[in-house]
Amino acid sequence: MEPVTLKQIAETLGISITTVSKALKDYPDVSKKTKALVKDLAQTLNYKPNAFAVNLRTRESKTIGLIIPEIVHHFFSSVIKGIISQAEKKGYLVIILQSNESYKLEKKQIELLLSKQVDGILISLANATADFNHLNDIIAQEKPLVMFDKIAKIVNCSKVIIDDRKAAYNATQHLIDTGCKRIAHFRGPLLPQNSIDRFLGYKKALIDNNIFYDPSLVYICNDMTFQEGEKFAKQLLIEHKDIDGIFINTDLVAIGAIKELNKSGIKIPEEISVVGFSNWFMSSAITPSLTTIDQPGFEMGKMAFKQLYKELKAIKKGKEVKLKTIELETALVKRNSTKTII
Amino acid sequence: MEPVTLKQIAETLGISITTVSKALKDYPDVSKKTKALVKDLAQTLNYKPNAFAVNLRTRESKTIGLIIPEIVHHFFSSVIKGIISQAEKKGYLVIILQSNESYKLEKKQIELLLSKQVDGILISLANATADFNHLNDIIAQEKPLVMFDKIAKIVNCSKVIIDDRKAAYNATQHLIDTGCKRIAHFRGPLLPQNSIDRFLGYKKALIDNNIFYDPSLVYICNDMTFQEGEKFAKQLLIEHKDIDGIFINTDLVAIGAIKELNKSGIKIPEEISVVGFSNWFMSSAITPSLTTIDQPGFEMGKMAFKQLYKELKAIKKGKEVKLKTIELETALVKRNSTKTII
DNA sequence: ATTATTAACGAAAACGTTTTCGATTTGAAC
DNA sequence: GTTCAAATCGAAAACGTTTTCGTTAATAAT
Repeated sequence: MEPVTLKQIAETLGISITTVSKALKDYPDVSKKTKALVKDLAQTLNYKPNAFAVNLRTRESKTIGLIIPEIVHHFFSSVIKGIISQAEKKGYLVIILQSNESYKLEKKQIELLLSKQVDGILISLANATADFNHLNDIIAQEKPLVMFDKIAKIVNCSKVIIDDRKAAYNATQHLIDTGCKRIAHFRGPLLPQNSIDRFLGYKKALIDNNIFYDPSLVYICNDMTFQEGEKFAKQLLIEHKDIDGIFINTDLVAIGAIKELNKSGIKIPEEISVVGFSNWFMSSAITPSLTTIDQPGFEMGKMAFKQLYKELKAIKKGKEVKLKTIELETALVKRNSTKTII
Repeated sequence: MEPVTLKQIAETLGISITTVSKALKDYPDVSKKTKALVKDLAQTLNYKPNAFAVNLRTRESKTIGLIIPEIVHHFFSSVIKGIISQAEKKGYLVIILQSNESYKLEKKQIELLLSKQVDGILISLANATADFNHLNDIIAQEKPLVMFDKIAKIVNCSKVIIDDRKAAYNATQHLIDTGCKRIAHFRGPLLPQNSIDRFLGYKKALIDNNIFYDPSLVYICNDMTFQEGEKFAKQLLIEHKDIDGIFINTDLVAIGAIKELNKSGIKIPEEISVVGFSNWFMSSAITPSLTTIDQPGFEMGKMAFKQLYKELKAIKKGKEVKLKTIELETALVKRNSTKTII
């Protein structure tokens, strides 16, 4: 029941291990006859190379690590799917770990992956991450690192992102274009770049349209849950009765808000318009359906792996690694939570 | 920049590799003095054992494989989270692959994982899987295999499941208890055990309550999407105007159905009651909130890994492996899509 | 017949670790 | 001074593969 080795094939065929190994890998200095012999026997014995030995010898495992803040999340699971599908095509496997939005855990997970000698790492940062030495550790080991979605600009590695600021600008502009004059924003936590950028896009759109930017209209969602959407919508109705539009950092929160507005008898979009972010599949299912920004998760995962793969190849060939920042397109998806432009 | 090895430590300390290795692993035949010396140097040089060499030597990688039908799915991502969290505690990493509900792909993924020499495999079967030789391949290699959620009873391995039949029975009984007389069922695909069992639970509840089982009231959802829920709800309203309750295989479909019923002006639960399955977090957010069966995904993942770990340990110690089938508890979560019992 | 060239193969080192087993030293016991 | 036991160490094999380099045999060229 013991697995077949090169040695066994060599012995039964009366040739050397070297020749067997070369025959299986189609080296030119093995005759066609022995190649056929070896391959046939390998086939019938169902020979599979011992991955551990290959890893040790070649110093690579064809395995990459992936760290995300939270697995149970539609956007991230889409990204994971994109990564895995692409990795599989290139013969790479993916080890997934999550940081639970904790810097400490993120650091630990990186150490774990490095100790397991993955060939490269993909990461989307935790909200809590403000120090980046753990990321530089990866780079110091000359292992490729690609960040996606929640990135740190300062780290010297490839990145796959969207233009959050532009997308948020467009979302807000759409509210303005459809007649909104006083627009609130439910933003994400303070640290991550993308919630900052979405906030800045919102702010810039207001200013560009000569609308007064009122900081009291900005609510900070730390958990980004459905319940937070309900909570801040309720609060908003009390604190700012004159609101006619809300741009919300993410669809899940937006759907919570819509539920609360519906419950309060507010007419959407006639009285208050709502725009979300991410185009979660439920956004088209609720009533009213949610206008939102489409954020291509699957595509982002695909691109992140593709870039990592390029760098893996480059390192292997001893070529210079060209770091890239890839920006994916987003699109405003107009639905029924905003008015139509007249 | 080359990583530190045992050899280097041995040379700088003027001792043998053997002693260094033993010192680091606290073998009793190394003096306290040299142990301290070795450990100190290992610390300052930041020595990390080469995982590839350890794998080769110990014949294990502390890595397990996980195959699921679909990553972008709330239930499965919960299971994944449970698995990873538990695996991490025991020092195991998890490689995730998906079968996309395809038998062929599932088979390929297993081969991939076996060729990478994972220590064990966790799997939830694809809907399309009807042949089980690929699973027996794993067992033949004496690697532990644990199936969860979508299992095949015939395969000789441990399993983590819920009592789908009982849960479905309870769901249907609740509809009956709250006054429903003519109950439809949106079931899952034909092959997987759990959709069969849920159907059987539904049927048994009807029969036990002397309600006529009408096969035309059973609709088969092959995709299990929101859209299928809408579609069959619409169809049901045309084909069976006398329906007063629906038991639906999964929440996502149920929410689609509710949306369609709402749209058609049907009052839920007064005219038609709805019960779902899985307790997706959105089920409490929609209007009316959905009565459903709570299916503990995170717990299931945790248990599946725990069982796998037990078997890994047993194999390592040469002990007999005790296969187990673990059944997790489910609960009926009563919400507003069903009437209250008078 | 000699030399150069090519084709085909294999010995051996290497990757870095773990573990068995034997060797040496030390001190104690008699 | 011999014997024995315990303490401490290291040589070496092993895990299974890849790859360099050398060797041999066969063929072609002179």
